[in-house]
Amino acid sequence: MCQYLLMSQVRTRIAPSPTGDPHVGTAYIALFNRCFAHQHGGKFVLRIEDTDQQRSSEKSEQDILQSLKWLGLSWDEGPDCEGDFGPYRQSERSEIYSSHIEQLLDKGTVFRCFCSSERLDLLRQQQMQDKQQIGYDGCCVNLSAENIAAKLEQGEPHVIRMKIPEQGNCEFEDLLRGTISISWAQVDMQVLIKSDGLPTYHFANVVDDHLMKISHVIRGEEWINSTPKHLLLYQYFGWDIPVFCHMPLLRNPDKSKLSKRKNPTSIGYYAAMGYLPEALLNYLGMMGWTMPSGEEKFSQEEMTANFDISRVSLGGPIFDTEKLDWLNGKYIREDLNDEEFIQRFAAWAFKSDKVKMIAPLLKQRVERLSDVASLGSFFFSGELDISAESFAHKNIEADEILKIVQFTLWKLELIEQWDRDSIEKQLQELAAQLELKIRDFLFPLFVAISGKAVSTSVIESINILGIDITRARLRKALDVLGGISKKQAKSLEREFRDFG
RNA sequence: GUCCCCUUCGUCUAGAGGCCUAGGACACCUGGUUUUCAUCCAGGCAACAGGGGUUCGAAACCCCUAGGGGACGCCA
Repeated sequence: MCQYLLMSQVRTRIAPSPTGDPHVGTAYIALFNRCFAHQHGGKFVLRIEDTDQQRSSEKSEQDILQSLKWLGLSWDEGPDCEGDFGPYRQSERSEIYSSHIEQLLDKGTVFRCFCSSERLDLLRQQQMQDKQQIGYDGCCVNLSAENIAAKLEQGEPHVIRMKIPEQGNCEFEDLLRGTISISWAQVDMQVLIKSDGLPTYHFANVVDDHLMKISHVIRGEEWINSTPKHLLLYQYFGWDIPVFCHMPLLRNPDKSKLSKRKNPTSIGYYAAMGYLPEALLNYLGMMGWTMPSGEEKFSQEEMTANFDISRVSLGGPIFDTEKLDWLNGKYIREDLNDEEFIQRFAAWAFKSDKVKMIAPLLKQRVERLSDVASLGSFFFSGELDISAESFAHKNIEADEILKIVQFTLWKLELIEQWDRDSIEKQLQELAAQLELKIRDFLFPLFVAISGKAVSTSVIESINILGIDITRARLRKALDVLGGISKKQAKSLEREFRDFG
């Protein structure tokens, strides 16, 4: 490996998909990629994987870029700072993928597949029922040239899949795990080009990694099983392969893969809660890695200077905020003088005109300036001090309260453009669906969001607080109300879905 | 179901065959400092998943079992 490093520049990448909130897992993988590249004097690249037209959004892309920057995870090349290998947004690279798939079509290592998604669904169902391995059955592999030409003539929608060897194993080296061997029989004939003409991750990622001269692919463990497909594509093209390194996945406290259903995963949440970016980043660096000295508090520069990827431990670390809290406090105490502390607090509290939005709400309701702090404190708090008793109400049963809070959470998750009107619309709709007076309906939300039954407009408050804090508070409310059992959740989900 | 990966205190981890009676940190408990609390300091509790090998010697190497996780999309 040393020789390899000397011979060519190390280039690593983070390739987020702009399909949701900026995820701490993305930052985690980005951190290790960045440290590795910079430790070797190489480059760290950011590439936007927006080939899913339905789910990708510009808003999400902006949020992700902004969040990574906030954490100090800047990139040497990316969509906003073009290097020699652009464009860095996959949606702008369509011609590249088309010309490359042509090459494979010519070589006959891929084939057009005209199977309908209905047939494939059925096939999958059947395979599940028969407890067979799930995968494409090869129906279109050997279509005749005439047949294909005819179908194309008629404009039949189709995808392009890759051929897979029928026998043998795919063996590859993982930088941390050694040799991994997966039987080709386990590998599906992956779709490379979707019927909309855009590539899937598997295809775009290989083409781009090659063209962008990525030397080390450091990514999550979830990709191990699809690595054979990627390797095979390199082989079909006749390209050199990069070094693969699969990091352990961040986990929920129940050990499952970190997910927003069970945990706050949005970087925005941690920012809104008042964690310092350097502390959060330090904490991420602590997941699966330690400084050789054992020192637990370290900056990204120190991490880079001492980085050694072989010190990554493979057990999936639980993203448990207790230690993050301690670390964050340590940063505040040790690294900020009083003046800096004031500045940091002000920058956080008054971020993006937050006070300007809060002021008119408070002004309506205070009689003395000294009322401001107690009335408005929930805008600057994290978790609220509430209990089941806080939700006691004369007209609504406990079950109903739980339902209101849960449904509100789900409704708010549906909002694409976060603003006052969308929130109001969702809540009005929900109150009507539940056949509740808006006044009664809103009560538990007041408690969950502001901690009190009486406060500034709950809709305005939700708008100002943002989805991350709102989500956390509604979830806390669910929690103190005794939580929802799996059974309850199922029936609630059904009821919610019936609302349409 | 099939395949792949993983397994040291509750949590993050140190550990590269003898330095291990397994170390550090968070959390928790006790005590000290502090007008309270927090900080800070001192101490305590607490783990090698189980079973077989290999070896003079295993937390470490090999095998099996168990447990956990992941993948199996025209998502990434």
